[in-house]
Amino acid sequence: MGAMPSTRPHPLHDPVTRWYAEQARTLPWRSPAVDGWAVLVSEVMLQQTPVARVLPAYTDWMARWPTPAELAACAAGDAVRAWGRLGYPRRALRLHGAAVMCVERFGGAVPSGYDDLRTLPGVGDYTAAAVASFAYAQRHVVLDTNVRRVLARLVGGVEYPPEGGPVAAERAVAAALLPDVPAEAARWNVAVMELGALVCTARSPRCADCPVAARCRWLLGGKPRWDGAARRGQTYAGTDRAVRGKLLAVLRDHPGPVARVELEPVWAEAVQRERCLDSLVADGLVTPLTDDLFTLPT
DNA sequence: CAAGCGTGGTG
DNA sequence: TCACCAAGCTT
Repeated sequence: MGAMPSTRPHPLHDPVTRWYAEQARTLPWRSPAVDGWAVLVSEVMLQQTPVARVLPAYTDWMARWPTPAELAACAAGDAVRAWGRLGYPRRALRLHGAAVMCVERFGGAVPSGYDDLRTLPGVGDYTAAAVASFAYAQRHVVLDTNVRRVLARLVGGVEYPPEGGPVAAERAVAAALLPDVPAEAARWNVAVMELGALVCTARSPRCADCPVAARCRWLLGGKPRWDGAARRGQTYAGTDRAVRGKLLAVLRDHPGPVARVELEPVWAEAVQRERCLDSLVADGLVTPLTDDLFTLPT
């Protein structure tokens, strides 16, 4: 016989989900009325972009494109422009591509299966699991940076999870903690994520407000500092990323096509400027109309 | 698989 | 101040 779901209060599930019920933020993509599209849009926007900056863009986006079909009917450039300054604008292109796939292959809806979700551009392991769990109440391990940090501390007793993507050991820990009942697993996933976002934060964790502080191996061990190699030091100013951002900002804020000469003031070094413009074209974020006239993709 | 990809707030 | 950080994905 398979194990019956326990009805006894779980030492971690119970306090964390109760904390979530009382302390969670009210966010539009958590409304009971949302569908797969609303969750997908929020998840892609939230990839490496903080909630506070996503909120206004998300509201505008969903008002304009409430279903995949409406976005799919627009030019990809419209999505890039609506993306604004959320960062990593290739995500806008991929979200547009995902909308097209939803229309052409999934009857206009965001698919509910993990494997189908993974076929959408811009949807990796985390996003597929998150959509399947949050929008469709399926049982999946959802491992984002918040969950990884919470489990690293709570179970692993260390300040931070390993650098790079989630490793097998982390998946095993998360899988072992995942409730058996799908709806409960989904609630646990969002609750742990929220705990990481509000309490078990990277910089200054508020352990005094943590519902499972008494069971936290990291806290019990005296909150030892991260002893691994120094964290990455990613300088930004002067990188191709920065130049690409400046170039695309001109295109975004300009209603029509932009002449090459209009792009020159954003960066003085012509070699790097041209390389970045070429890479934007190669990525499909910019379309050359003529030798020196550019526009967002049509 | 390590590197590349935007942007802005903050401790 | 400035390095770090924010619901990762792709090649």
